[in-house]
Parts: sequence; C-alpha cells; structure tokens
Amino acid sequence: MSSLPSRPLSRQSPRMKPAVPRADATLYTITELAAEFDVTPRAIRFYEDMGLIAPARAGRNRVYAQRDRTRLKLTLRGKRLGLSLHEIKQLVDMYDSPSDTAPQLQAFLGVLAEHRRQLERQREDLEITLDEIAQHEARCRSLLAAAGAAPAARRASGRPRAKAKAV
Amino acid sequence: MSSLPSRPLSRQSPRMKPAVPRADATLYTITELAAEFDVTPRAIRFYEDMGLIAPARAGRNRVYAQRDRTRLKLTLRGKRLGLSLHEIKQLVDMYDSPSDTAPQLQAFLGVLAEHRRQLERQREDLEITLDEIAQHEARCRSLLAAAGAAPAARRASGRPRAKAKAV
DNA sequence: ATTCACGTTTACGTCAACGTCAGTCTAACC
DNA sequence: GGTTAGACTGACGTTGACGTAAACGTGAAT
Repeated sequence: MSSLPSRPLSRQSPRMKPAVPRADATLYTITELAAEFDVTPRAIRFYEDMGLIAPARAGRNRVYAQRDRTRLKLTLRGKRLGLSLHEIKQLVDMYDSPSDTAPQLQAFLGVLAEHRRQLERQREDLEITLDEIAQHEARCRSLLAAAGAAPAARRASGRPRAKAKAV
Repeated sequence: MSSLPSRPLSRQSPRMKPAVPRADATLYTITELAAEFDVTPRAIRFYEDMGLIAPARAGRNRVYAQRDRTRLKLTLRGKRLGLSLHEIKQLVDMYDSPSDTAPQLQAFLGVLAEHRRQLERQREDLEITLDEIAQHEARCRSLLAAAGAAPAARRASGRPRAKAKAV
C-alpha cells in the first residue's frame, strides 16, 4: 500500500549534482532530520502541529522534502534567536508564499519591518553583551596571572602560559 | 518605624553629578522601575525570587538602589537575547562578584567562554536573518511597484516612491 | 511466526515565566 | 477617624514548548 522505498529513503551520497538541477528530490525520514539537527522527533512533530512544517505522507509515515528541511532549519535558527514559534511562523511563511495582492504585500512589509526592528535591537544588545564578556574574560585572566605569580604555594594547575590581552 | 522618605523616593532631577561621585544614592520603588523598563512589578518580584535582584527593604517595601537597577537592566537585556533566567543569573552574578580564588576564576572563564560561543553563533544567525529580511522587503517592494504601475485600478495607497535597492 | 526497529496517534505531565486574584498592611490625606 | 492608594504575601491559573508513556501498526530480519 505504501510507496516508501525500502530503506535508504535518503541516499547517503551527499552531493550528487544532477545534470538537470531540478529541485533536489532527496527525501528524509523524521529521525534522519532529528539526528541531523539534534532535536527530537517529538519536537519536529510539534512544529508540524504549530503549522511550521507540513511534510508529505507515505501511508502514515511522514516524508520530508527539501522544502520541509529548509523550513525546519529556519525554525531552529529562529529558536536560537529566541523567537517564539508563532513569530517564526510569520517569518517562514513568507519565504515561500506567492502573495501577489497589494494589501497582502503591505501587510508583509509591516511584519518584516517589525521583525527587523526587533532583531536590530537584539544585535545591539548582542554586541554590548559580547563586549562585556570580553572585558570580564580579560579581568579574570589578569587576576589569574597575578594570583599565579605571587603566592608561595605554586602549583602546576592548568597551563603556565596565558597572556592577558585586554580589549 | 519605616525610614522611607515621604514621597519622592527617587528625585526627579535626572543627572545631578555630585561633586564627589560616590556611588549614586538614587533609590527607586518597584513601580518606578516597572514603569521605566516597561515590565510589571510582578515580573520584577519574580526575578527577585529567582535570585536575580536582591533589593533592600524599608519596612516591608522594596527599595532599589543603582546596583539593583543595573541588574534589572542586564536581566531584561538578557531576556531580549532569548536567554533563560538561569543563564542570565550566571552572567549577572559575575558582574559584581569579587571571586578571587583561582579555581573560581577558572570556572568563571569556562562559563564566559560558553556564553560567548552561544552568543557568537547567535550573531551569525542574526546577520543571516537580517539579510534575508532585507531581501524579502526588497522583493515585496518591487512586486508592489510592478503591481501599482500595471493595473487600471490604481489607488493612492501608501507612498508612491520607494526604490528597492537589493543587497 | 515472531521479534525487532521505527513510526504513528492520543493523552497526560512538566518546566519556565509570569498573570491574576484575594486578603492584608500601612502611610497619608480629608 | 474613615477611606484611599500603593505595596506586600501567598496561592492558584495560564501559556509555550515540548517530554513521556501507552497502545498500536508495519515492513524486515531471524
């Protein structure tokens, strides 16, 4: 009944550029994707429930094409940015929606602008935080150097060399 | 019983550099901070429960000094970066902990390095996403321009000018 | 024929991060 | 002196994002 190819649903040959580059027909099972992106199948199914992915089916089983893989990738990237699944959906839905009417396009621009504002603020926060972390690291290292040079009780704990280079 | 000054717990004068710049003694109530940072008092109390802030008390009431205000600020910045309150605590705790012993400093460096890795990856994700958003915006605008120029039904909807400049 | 090894659905559990009440206290103002 | 305005302490509710367990199906290997 099912049309699933026996085992190697995804051919192991990694990059086999076809002569005619028609939309890469490589398919994946849910556990393959889960392993590749280091998430649980449960999470992937959950993203499907939330409308983020919509894989095809072979009988009961889910079959993921490149498009689905991409959407999953975008989803996880969004997660790393701290976006909610709802926000992520707003974004990934635009990636492959035709959306031709003017009002729709206007709405899209609105959403995009909002996300851009948020992400740009995040970028500021990020730079500041990374700067501060660098400062703390420098301070720690200089303290370690001072503590490692002064006391009589000197041990070979860790590496002897570590030149603190303040930023 | 309480030593709370009657009303203006926080003097409205914004920047009154004292001749002797001793650690800015300005104090804040919880609602003042809540208003300033646009969060609820409940959230601030929750952060206290999580060990992120530890304001002094005047009787039963919380009194926030500059140090507390700073930690709250750092907390909210961490939130915008998508960090958990636990992660945030790790970071802000380092901001004002003396921590002199070598093992402690080593541990700190480890935590800092980990956070830095995470944030640097996040920065990559951020740049990519912002790029993609810019592309989408450009595409939307060009579509709007094309749709606005062609059809007979032409409206004065929005601004007529908007030159899409692809990245 | 049975046993895996995966995959599926359904349902309930959990954890973080608060929101939302309810009841209380207290300083202040009329 | 009564009331009103903030602040406080529980305690329970909620939402998002899954984890976990149960019960079942199914092709492949032994």
